[in-house]
Amino acid sequence: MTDSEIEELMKVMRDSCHIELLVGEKYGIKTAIRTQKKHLEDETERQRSRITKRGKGPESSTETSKEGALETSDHQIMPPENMVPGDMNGRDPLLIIQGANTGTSAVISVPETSSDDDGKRHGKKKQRRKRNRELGDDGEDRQREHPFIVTEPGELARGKKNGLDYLFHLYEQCGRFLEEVQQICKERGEKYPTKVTNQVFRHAKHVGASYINKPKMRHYVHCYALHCLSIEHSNHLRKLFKNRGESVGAWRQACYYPLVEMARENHWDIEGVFNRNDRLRIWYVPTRLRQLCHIEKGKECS
Amino acid sequence: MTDSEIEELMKVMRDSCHIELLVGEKYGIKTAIRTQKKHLEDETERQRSRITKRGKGPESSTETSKEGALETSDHQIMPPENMVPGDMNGRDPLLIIQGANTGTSAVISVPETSSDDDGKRHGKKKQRRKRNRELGDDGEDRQREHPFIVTEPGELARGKKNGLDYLFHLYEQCGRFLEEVQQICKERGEKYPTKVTNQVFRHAKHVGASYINKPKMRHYVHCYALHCLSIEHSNHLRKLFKNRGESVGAWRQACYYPLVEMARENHWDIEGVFNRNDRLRIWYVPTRLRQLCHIEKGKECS
DNA sequence: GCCACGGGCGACCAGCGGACGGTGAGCAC
DNA sequence: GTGCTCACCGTCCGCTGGTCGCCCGTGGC
Repeated sequence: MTDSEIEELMKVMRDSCHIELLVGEKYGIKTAIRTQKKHLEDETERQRSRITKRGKGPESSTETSKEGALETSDHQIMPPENMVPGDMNGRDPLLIIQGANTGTSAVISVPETSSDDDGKRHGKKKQRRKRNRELGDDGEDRQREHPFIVTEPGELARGKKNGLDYLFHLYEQCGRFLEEVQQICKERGEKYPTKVTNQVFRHAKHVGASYINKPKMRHYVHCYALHCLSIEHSNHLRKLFKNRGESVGAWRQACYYPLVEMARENHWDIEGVFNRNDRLRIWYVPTRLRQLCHIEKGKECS
Repeated sequence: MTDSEIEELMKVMRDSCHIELLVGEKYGIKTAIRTQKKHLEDETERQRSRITKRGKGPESSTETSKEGALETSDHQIMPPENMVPGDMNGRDPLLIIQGANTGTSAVISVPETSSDDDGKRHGKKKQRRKRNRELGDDGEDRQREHPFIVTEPGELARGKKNGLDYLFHLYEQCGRFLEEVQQICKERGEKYPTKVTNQVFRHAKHVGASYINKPKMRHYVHCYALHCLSIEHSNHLRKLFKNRGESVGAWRQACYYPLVEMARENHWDIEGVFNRNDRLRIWYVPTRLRQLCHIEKGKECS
């Protein structure tokens, strides 16, 4: 069961990689395996695997047709090599999969400037700011993700950076994690979230997607909103800021104003603007965006 | 402005009393004044009074037509005399209103068994369970509400008890408080609740409806649900339990089962059952009801 | 007056949504 | 190698939704 499951996982992953390469991102397969490993160790595993089996069926997938086929599995795909912190050695109970993996690895490109310099990372455990004890459990702590840079659509980020297609991909993954959480909750007869909540972030982490975290996702929500609501506008802004050599921070700021304009066109109902879009509905409207709309509305009235 | 506002308040209150007497409940006008007083003292007063002015207009009132006229004001109506804890004396800055009030008092019936025995209540400050200090502010602490008894529709509760029509009336009031909170938030460009949240209960308290509190409202939500979803069923159950001389607790328990049946008829989607009803949509599905549905669904499948 | 019953609601709790800014990765020189 | 820029995300915080059971109002005797 586990074996065949993994085989299937690998199959869809290959597809996913194609897609990801198309949108200009790169992945480490090893990490996907680590994901699967954690996965199986997880207490909630039984619940989840049931869903995986259900997956790629006739159900759901309201939006993209090409991503429809991956649905519940492609979130195990991750970005660069720094996601593999070296706990994939001997004691790993799922080495079998690593064998299966090499078969597919030809499809995977790792366009890192120095793809194997992570040897020096291993001992680099930073000391925790507070309560040094009780980290136990995982033992190894996570490297922080490469920072984002402004890339134009389809562009691969150069150097130790991540591009914006990858950023938006993270939001899609969260959407899928939410669906999983909802499914699990329904089966248990529990209350389920309609938005991306702490519970969803926790689930993502449990399932190995440790590169997803709340502060990051909340930080760029409005950028994703622009991407969802007006891909042309979003793409244009990206090209503009890329060519000007602006920082991610500057681009992020700039994303607010087209959205405020859209709110104006919708009687200042930014909540409604979010709710009317299938992919956006699951994200809380950022406070800052709400405030900007309110201020601008005030100006307009006077 | 304040004076005319109060005059208007008194007018609609008279109407409210009629309605309340029809459904078999009783009110103390004094309390309404106390409400209004607190009201004016309140920091959020300016916001609220704007709404009050807006009130009773052509807007909203999706449900009852007779209650439509009262809309934002009748929540200041309260149940029995025990709501007046004796801080209406000399120092009250709004004695003027008390004068205005006596004009309307003829319309008000106070069908208490002993309507003026509250003299002995005055000094009866119970000692606080914890942190005796820092009660300050209001000074006088609140009497607890009379317990509910099972009454049939339209029946006035005898003795120091409250009836079930009054209970359900409280839920309607909460709905109106929610609308107010939403309106205030919208004006301020803040996020607003779609359900009856802590914020709504806090607002109710600020505005003087201190007889509304979270534990109570949450306790009987499913009873109100039955009332909304099948008034016939609800009424029947009330008559039955009244005639049997059952306690409120027993009646409350009994309310679960018709709801579970309704969930079954709707593919066990109790959340959906709530959401499809205008008055119910604003209440969280009680955990216990959700659990019962889940258990029953499990039984059915096996 | 007194007692036993039962339920109102103060107060608690895990966890929430939301925010901030110290590390420390990263690149230019 | 060195310095300095900037953003990732650990960690905090005021509350939230949800609950329990103490205290005491209440009616019967």
